[in-house]
Amino acid sequence: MTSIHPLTIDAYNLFHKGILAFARAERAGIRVDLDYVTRKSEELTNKIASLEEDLRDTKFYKKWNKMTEKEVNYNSSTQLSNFLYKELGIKIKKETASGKGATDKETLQKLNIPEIDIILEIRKLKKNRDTYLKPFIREQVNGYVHPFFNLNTVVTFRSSSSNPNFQNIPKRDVESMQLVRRAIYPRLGHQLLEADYNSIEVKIAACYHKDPTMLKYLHNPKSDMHGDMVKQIFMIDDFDKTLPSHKILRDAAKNGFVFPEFYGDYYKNCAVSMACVWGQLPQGGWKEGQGIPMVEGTLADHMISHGIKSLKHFENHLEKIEKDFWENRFPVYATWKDRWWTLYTKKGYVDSLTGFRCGGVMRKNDVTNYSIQGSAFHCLLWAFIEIDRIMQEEKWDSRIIGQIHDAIILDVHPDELEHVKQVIHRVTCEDLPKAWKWIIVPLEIEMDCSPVDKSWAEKKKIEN
DNA sequence: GGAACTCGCCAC
DNA sequence: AAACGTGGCGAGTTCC
Repeated sequence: MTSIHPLTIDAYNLFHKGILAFARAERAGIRVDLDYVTRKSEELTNKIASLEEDLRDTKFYKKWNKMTEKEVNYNSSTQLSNFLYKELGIKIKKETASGKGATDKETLQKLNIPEIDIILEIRKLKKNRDTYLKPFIREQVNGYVHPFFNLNTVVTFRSSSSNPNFQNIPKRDVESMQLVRRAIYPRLGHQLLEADYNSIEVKIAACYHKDPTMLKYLHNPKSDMHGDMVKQIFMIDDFDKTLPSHKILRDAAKNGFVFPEFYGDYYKNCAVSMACVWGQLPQGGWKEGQGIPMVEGTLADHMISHGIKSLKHFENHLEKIEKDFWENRFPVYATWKDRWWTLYTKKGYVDSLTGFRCGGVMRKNDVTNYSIQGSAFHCLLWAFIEIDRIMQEEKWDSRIIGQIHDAIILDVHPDELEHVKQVIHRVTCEDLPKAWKWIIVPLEIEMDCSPVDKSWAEKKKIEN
């Protein structure tokens, strides 16, 4: 159990005002298209039933049915795990936290059993119907849902959201994104506006450790930290992020190495993630023609030509890069991590830049991650409170309706759009750094907007 | 018959 | 020596 308490009066005031501002957003609520939700839920139910029939027809299912005593429930991870790993005797490649054979999507896909794809498809449809659409119906009042935004639940002093959770609506998977976000609408004659802080956690981390190399990256818009890592990790001299293959490698470096390293992961996990998940290369040895296509040949061709012929080789390669990453590229970041850990072991807590104290039992990674995560969110919270204040003072027709850690979402009258955008930009990027002197990096905000009377699925990036 | 747990999966 | 942070929530299972 972690014991936590706000430290300063500033921290107390931030949360006090934050709760009041959140309450106004909760009261405003979010309009949902109930007809659509009902219709789509029924559609999903039919699709699920049809896939269920397909599944029952398969040899896989019949075998499963024969081998187990009770009736097969393909939704049960317990039953599926037992059938695959005990009855069929498939070797367990990944275990769950409690040591049973895992049946998550990634693990199942590797088994190459076509019938399992049906189960995965059903899982996805059920997830969309039961986790996202259903609660809209359950929670709505007169066609509006009123998600809670809580400030008293998270160990890092971030927020959470519930009933329904507005902070985990599908975004990356295009099919799920469109399906669920099509249910979310602005008020009649309005449009939805979302403003996101760019890389706020990396920037706030830099305010803690002040690593000069990182500060240079953040101050120079032409520099590209992840591109530089691609050059080093994949040995590409002429890196060009407009090339599709280089874009994939950049995402691999960013999400498979740089961010995990910042959170405290290490080279072995990163090697698997980059090579196998992003690069589509196998776990063991690599052969020509394998992996994602490059400008010439494939990723395996490229890596082999540079002497890296297996995951094991790649791991060794990445071990050196990790050492270089912390010892030569970001040494000040690394010593800050050590310093904060030592501080924590002496005092039993660390104090954040936003005036909060994180104490109690923490692991090494927690000590640095908690402070950064909390303070990054507090930037958004400060802006939320200020925009909410201006909204009331100027008697906007527009309303703030929610927040997703580093983003604020509004329901805006078109006549007010330009002004609202201007206020958001000024508050988030200019007023905040003036108010909090410890912010020593430039802040940027990105905005997305839906057309008038169109759903959240139709939002597009706009200039601000 | 409900509480507590596990697992999987969505977001940042 | 160890090895990725924070949540919510639905469904299934196990415990009492």
